[in-house]
Amino acid sequence: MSNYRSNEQTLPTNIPPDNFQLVDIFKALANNHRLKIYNILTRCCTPGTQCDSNDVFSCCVGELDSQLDIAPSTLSHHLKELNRAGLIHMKRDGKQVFCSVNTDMMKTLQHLFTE
Amino acid sequence: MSNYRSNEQTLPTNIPPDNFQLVDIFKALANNHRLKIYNILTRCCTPGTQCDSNDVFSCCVGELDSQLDIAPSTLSHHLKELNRAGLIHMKRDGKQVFCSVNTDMMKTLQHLFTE
DNA sequence: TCTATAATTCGAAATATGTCGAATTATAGA
DNA sequence: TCTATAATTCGACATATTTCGAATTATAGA
Repeated sequence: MSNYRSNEQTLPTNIPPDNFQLVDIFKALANNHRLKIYNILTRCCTPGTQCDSNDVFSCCVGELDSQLDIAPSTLSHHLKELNRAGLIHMKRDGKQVFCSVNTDMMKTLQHLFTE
Repeated sequence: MSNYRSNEQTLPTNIPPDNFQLVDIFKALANNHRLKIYNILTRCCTPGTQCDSNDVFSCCVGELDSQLDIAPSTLSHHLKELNRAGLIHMKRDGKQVFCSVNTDMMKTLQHLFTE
């Protein structure tokens, strides 16, 4: 892929994202399933579970899959997009991959419309 | 078009947008040209002009066209998308159509990532 | 090492989006 | 009314995105 770009490393910093990065971010959120994934990860607690609000909520791919009614390969694709845009982190632990929101990026987005 | 939806009337209110509306909003911003249009309208002043910050900056379609290097029909299409998502207002005055940001929607977006 | 589970990559198909030029509509002014 | 300007609609085409199932990779445990 010749024009592959990722915000995963280039963002976040103190520098606000440029237009290219922003388009990527909005593109990542401009899909029903991806927005739902992001919302799930943003809620710090799932119903019926304890929530330590100091920790960032983290959820494995399989758990997300059970809430979404899409094929695993499709979910994998969507997670890659969210990750590429810098919106979420992904970290393998054994057989599972855990996802969590990138709180720095969240802060960046908070400032976006506020300035 | 059977599943045409517009946020132009249904938003903004005090009620936060639902996921469908949000996807529409992000979709509208998830394009190079449309984001640039939105940025132009968000800046209250164009270089070399006076700015009364109490007024919302307004710009006619032709003026936007001169800054964008796309066909008028393409610009028209993009403006329709931004308008449909509820991000901008459009108002004809004589031969020209003036565009401006929907400040209520802007406020809604400010609160989105903040809650 | 072999097996089962978790997740990803790949390739193909269907759908959606971005773009243009030509034709059309809306308006102001001669 | 006729003409020129501003903008939109329409139809066509190219490109991008979404989705799936099949095959593959990564890992833990027997």
